[in-house]
Amino acid sequence: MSTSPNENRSELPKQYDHLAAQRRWYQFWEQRGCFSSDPNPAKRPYTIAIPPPNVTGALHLGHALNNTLQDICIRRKRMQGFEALWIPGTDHAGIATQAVVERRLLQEEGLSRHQLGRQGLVDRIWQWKNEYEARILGQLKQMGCSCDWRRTRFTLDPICARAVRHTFFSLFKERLIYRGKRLVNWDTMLQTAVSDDEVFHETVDGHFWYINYPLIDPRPGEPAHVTVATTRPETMLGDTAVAVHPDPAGALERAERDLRAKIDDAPAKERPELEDLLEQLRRRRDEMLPLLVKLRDMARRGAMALLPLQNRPIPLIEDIWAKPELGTGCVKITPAHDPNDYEVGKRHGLPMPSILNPDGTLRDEAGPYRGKTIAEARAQVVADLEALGLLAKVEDRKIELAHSDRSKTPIEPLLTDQWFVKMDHLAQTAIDAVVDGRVKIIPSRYAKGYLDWLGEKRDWPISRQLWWGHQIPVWSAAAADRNALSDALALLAELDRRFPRLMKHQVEEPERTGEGAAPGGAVVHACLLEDQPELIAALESAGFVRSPDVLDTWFSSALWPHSTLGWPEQTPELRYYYPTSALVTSRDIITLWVARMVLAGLHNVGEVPFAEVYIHPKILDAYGEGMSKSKGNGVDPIDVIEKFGADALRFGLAYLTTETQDIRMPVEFECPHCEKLVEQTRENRILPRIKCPHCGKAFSTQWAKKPADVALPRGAVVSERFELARNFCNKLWNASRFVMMNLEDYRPAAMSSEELRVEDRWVLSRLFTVTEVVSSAFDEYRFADAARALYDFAWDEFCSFYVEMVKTRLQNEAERPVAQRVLTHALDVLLRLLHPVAPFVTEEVWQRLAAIAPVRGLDDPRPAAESIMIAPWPVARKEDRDAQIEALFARFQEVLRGVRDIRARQNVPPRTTVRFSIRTDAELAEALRPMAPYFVSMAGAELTEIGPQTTAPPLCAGIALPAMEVFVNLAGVIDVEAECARKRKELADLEKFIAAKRNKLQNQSFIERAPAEVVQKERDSLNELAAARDAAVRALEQLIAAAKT
RNA sequence: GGGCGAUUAGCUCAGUCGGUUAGAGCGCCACGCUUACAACGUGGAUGUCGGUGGUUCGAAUCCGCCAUCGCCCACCA
Repeated sequence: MSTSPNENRSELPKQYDHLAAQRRWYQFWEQRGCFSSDPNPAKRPYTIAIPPPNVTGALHLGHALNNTLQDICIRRKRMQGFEALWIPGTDHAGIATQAVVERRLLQEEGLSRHQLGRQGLVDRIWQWKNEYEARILGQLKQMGCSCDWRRTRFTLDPICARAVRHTFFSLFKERLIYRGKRLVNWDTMLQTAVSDDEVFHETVDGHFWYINYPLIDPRPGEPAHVTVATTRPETMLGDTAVAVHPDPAGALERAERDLRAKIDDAPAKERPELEDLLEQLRRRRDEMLPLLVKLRDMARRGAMALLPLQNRPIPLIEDIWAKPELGTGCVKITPAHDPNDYEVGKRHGLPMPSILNPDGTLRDEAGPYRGKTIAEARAQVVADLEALGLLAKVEDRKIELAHSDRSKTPIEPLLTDQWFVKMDHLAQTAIDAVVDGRVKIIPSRYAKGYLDWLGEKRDWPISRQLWWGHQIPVWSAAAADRNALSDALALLAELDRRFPRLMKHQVEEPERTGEGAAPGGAVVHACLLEDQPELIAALESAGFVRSPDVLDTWFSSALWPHSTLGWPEQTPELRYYYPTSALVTSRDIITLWVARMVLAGLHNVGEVPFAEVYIHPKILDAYGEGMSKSKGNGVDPIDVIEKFGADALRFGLAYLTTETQDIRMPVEFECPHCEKLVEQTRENRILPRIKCPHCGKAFSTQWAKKPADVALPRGAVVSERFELARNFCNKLWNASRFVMMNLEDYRPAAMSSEELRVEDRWVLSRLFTVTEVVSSAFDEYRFADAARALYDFAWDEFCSFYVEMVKTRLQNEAERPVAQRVLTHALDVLLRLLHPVAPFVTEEVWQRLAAIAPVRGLDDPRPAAESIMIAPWPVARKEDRDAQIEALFARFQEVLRGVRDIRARQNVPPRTTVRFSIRTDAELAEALRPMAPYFVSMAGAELTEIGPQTTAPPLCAGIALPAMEVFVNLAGVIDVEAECARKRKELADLEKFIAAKRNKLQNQSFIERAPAEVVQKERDSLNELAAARDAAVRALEQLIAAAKT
């Protein structure tokens, strides 16, 4: 705390107390209903639906950024007079949340989900959800988010559930949802299918095994075995064929041709490598082609191979999937465990035995290997093949292995029954919406990924074998034959009569998988629009069973913008707020979420869900890695808020939100004992406790689990990158404090423009510009530009100049009212411009200001709004713009800077007033003369003379400026040597610049080809430099002369 | 393999339509608690704009190539 004797004079603290302000004003806003929005025909709506955070855990800085930007948009639009609605909510995040809770259950209680049972597990997850939802919403509130909390939604709540149900029903009815046997990515730990998007690839060390399959009854001249290569030898247990290319010679030729073409296009550096490949290809043709042709011929005549270990004959088949240029040229076909082989299997009608149980152990089909895990089976298969002498060779090889995002375990391709959404038409509607501009993606480069992804039109697998989520509303029954099928259909027809419009059905014909479905048999699926108990009872008594699966989380997320507004009900909200105005999100879910929202909105409501999608940067740590809880590099925004304040968090994030750069954010632990910062490294960020290198005491981290660690005080995780913003808030606070300390007798006195001084007109003119710049920056989502414009204006212009200059006038009774008037106006506008970014400090000042100066608009006699939240967004006043005043002011600033520079270099004691004079033309002299008092107050310098006739005093430091020479009289204080040194350096610099300019102007082609104004500008610039140089020479000579006397 | 983005001061980043003596904050140096603010003020030092070739009268800026880093998509028996 300050020990200043004058402390008591002010009731305002010198440091802004952000925590108190946050509590006070958030409550104030909530109580006044400032966040609430309802349809209002008198206003235009502006709507944002929050990207619902997952209830898996608390929010980190990435969420803080996302929500800060949304709140900035919402708050500004609200001030602009829109009926602004920000819908909050959270996402149940099916697989992610279930995985987290299951993992914890196992770790802490040693229980598996099966031991707990479905309802038991779901209850546990609800508990988890309640805890984290509360925490997340609390975090948002602490950040100042102005959501309409009355409308908080959860993707699993009844309103969302009804929307999901209606969507599913209608897609089912249109046959855009279907069930099929597909090879899916199987997570053997969570025992569920996961979509391609939930899979990541990791390079692991593996092997490439070459296996000989004996051929049955080869004719003379034919090979005795066929060799195949694989990285996964255990899958051979499920092989049902070996494929060879139908035209090996042609395929090789084509491969060679393609490679040659590639060599022609390739940069020189890559050529040798490619040439090498070509050579290998040629050799391969020479060595292997005859064999491949023979094998192809054998395939044609229906030759069989004997699958080792299983001793099962399997056919040799012709298929283009076997690439002669790869591996051995022949490929084993495991339809149930490889996506490509699956396609081959379908083409050839091969059996598709699965060898894998959902838990990753081998099934009976694997014969003697049943019950083993994949790893065990692999080792045994290799050993057994080796013992049989069938292992031709083994190579080391790097393998890109698919892993599940959630469980981090390897993915197994598994053939299962799954539900799909047919994407061709739906995807096209979403493509069209972006192509024709109904949805605008900002920055536009992200549209490409969106369009490419949708362009693939791959069907969307939506069923998940999980317990946490929307259960699929389909009851199914297998009909063994034609009779059973017609019975089932008759029942459905009858039920349809009894319960109209509640049910739709589909008949699923079994695919030819070779697993022997009965002829005429089928599966009948009945989809229910709602859980009608009697209907369900009737179905179940007829043998229909509800699918235990739940829907992919993104299925409900896709409906978010309209489900939160009450769809399928035609609510007033849906009519008024839909389509929403903007979606603010990060780029990693453009496809998963944004694309699906567009197609779902179009399908369900018939209109796009939002007009604009703004994609913001990602927050990375010091190593350039994304933040995540599991990595240990996540930062809780609350830590930042407690240390720096919510406004600093928000301003800091906005300040860093540029168009192309991700936000790199090195973070530190703050030692709770000595408050010093400890750098967070890859090593220490996963430790449960850390010993502070400064004070030696230990503190705990988010990983603390043991009681001994938990008992330690926790070290907050913060980043020094918020200091700039914290300091800025404090600066604003203190400037406001100064203003308010000088308003005791404030009256909104009438004021004519003649009474305005240069600095008044200057600050009004600058205010015009900054209002325009900030407004257009926000309009275009250029948050950093807006924040920087505000920072620079507030600090460098309002505080450093306007406030400084107004000080003397505030001491003067006569000049005080106008100064107060302009000062409060400027502060008022600045506060409103800043409010969307820094809501708390601006409200705090707004309220205090209202008590002293309720009426402060320059042309608005009404009192200020009762909250800055609902104050109007500033409108740039064109009449305030004054280029001449700004130019004059710039001259004033130059002189001031020059004089200060001399003072500093000459080490003039702070309280000593120096005298100085200016030589310049009469016009500028006239304009600058009234500024004389400001040189006294701001540079401790007295202007003794100004005009064309001004001469340099004998002992002085000169400053050469364009069309101006400034002489600081240093009689008695000068350090001649220092001044000479300074002059010499200045001279040298000037000579350098002059030489460069001369050079440029002597270049004939520059004179001829550059625009005349550019040439003129260079000429003027050279003249100025030459004048400055001459002045410097004179000054130096004079100094040297003075030194001698 | 395809695509996107980045590379500017010790650190983190701006840099508009190609024309400035290339900027800011932090850090560093000097001086200063001067009545809003030491979370501050005044002044200062600090750059081969990743490399290279080109377009141009003129390139941090536009184009080609190279290097490094990050991300996304696809695929590899």
